[in-house]
Amino acid sequence: MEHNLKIYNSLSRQKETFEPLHEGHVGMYVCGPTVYSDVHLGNCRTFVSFDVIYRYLMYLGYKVRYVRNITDVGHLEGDTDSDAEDKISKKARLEQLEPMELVQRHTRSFHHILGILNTLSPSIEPTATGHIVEQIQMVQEILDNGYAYIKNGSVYFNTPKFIQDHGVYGKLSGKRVDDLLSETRDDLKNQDEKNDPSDFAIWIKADERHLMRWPSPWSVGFPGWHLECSAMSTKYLGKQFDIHGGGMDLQFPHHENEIAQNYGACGCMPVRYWMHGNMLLLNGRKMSKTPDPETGKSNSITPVELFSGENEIFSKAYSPMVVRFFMLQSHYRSTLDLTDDALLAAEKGFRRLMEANKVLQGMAYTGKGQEGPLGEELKKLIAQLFEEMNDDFNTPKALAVLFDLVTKANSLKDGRLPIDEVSAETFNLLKKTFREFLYDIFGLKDEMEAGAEGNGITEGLMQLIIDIRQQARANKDWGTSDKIRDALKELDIVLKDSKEGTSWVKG
RNA sequence: GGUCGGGUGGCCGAGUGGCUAGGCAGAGGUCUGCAAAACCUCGUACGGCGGUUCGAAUCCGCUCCCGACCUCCA
Repeated sequence: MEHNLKIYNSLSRQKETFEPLHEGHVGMYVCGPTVYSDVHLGNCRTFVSFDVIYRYLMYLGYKVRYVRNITDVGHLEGDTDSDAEDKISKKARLEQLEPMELVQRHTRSFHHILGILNTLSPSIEPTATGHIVEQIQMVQEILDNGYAYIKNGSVYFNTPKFIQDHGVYGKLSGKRVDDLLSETRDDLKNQDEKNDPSDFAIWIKADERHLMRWPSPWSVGFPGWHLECSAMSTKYLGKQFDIHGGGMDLQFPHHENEIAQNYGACGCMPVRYWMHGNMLLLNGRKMSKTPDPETGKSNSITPVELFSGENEIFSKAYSPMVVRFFMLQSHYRSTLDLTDDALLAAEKGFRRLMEANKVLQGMAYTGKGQEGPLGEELKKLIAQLFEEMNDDFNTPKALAVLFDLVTKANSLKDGRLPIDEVSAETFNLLKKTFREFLYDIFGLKDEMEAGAEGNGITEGLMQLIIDIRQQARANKDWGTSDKIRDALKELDIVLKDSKEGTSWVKG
């Protein structure tokens, strides 16, 4: 495969040339949501980031198996003391729902939102509850290998032994083993059953109140915090696979423990490239549905609130594609601060980009076939698009190049740049690449077109109105001409006059 | 308290030693009946203090501020 894709590997803390385990194939696992409430926009950012990564890998020609789980067994809340309760059970109890009813509802809404954001479905989307057997098997394997112990029906991972034998624990998150073993934070109470504070549960015996429970060789209970991802990634991608992604906040303990479990079960490092997306901030703080203990408010906004404008944070509604474009304007490993000004700017930038694409796609080649300096420059910019993406999926830089091409396209259309200096081949490559970057790689779509789709009447009426205005203008009847323009503007329709005629755009 | 990351022009956001990032906003101009759109030009930004270097936003030290993680979180 002809490319030079480099990926920043959290494990090595540097960019590495991407070489898949099996030529031409990529196995990618991304930690999905816990479906005990609606996703917030921060969750969406991670999935959009990995959607672009998924799309680009496919664009490069890889056959990608993309696995993203649905966590429908809640993670424990608080410490694993006697009051421990599963988040999903708790929410279900509060809402008077059967747990699976709650799970189903939020799973559907999750899919709906990601659909609106135009993310592609993963190849496999396994649920934790659907893989209890596999998880029990993995617990058994870890026990068999001597990296876990049983206490009162629960099973705990023996972290000190794992560290002693393999020394990889803490490598991913950059934690020092000593720090982990001598935890200083006050609110982290040691849990009686554990032999060591750094041990963690992989199977938990359920108490009477617990709604979600399954029989196992050790107790009627439920799987531990991090086990599902280990079990399901192994099942669908193998003991070793190429890419594992997730949010930065999962690095520790979730991913660290995943490695421990996989290694403990199989004896090898499971993942070649660990990728972590950074957090979406709201008002300079991490977006999170967990309420602030002091204020009782959570710093988050749901996609629906943002798209509908029904919120107290932003001045207006922002469309899903504007939000997606906004996300692409920063690198996935950087934090991104959501603000009204930034969204406003993104909205205008997004429209400019899409309009330019329309202009470009509507152009036919009228040159003489010769390649000149301009053609060479265009080819260079096109190549640069791929160089930026190959550099750890640098979407903001690729977008900057795309905007350079926006100017070129608009200038070519207006005749400010000579089409005669561009060969037909280059011109068509420009059209094709531009289109494919927008739609196939960045996953953007033209919302204005989508709105008017299937409505030939609108198009016909608009043409009629434009013709009438043109007539008025020809007669220097500026009153009529301006009245038409102003009235349309009231309806959010903007007319754009140019030498070739008048076009219109909604919004 | 421990660990890690970051502070870039009005806003967002790239950029790891010399070469215009980009978007939005702003100023001027071209075009236009007027506008809009489009195109052209413009801002001499890199938290502070030192140091290394011919040269630093980029490396080193100190310092201030912010954020994340430390067993719920994408």
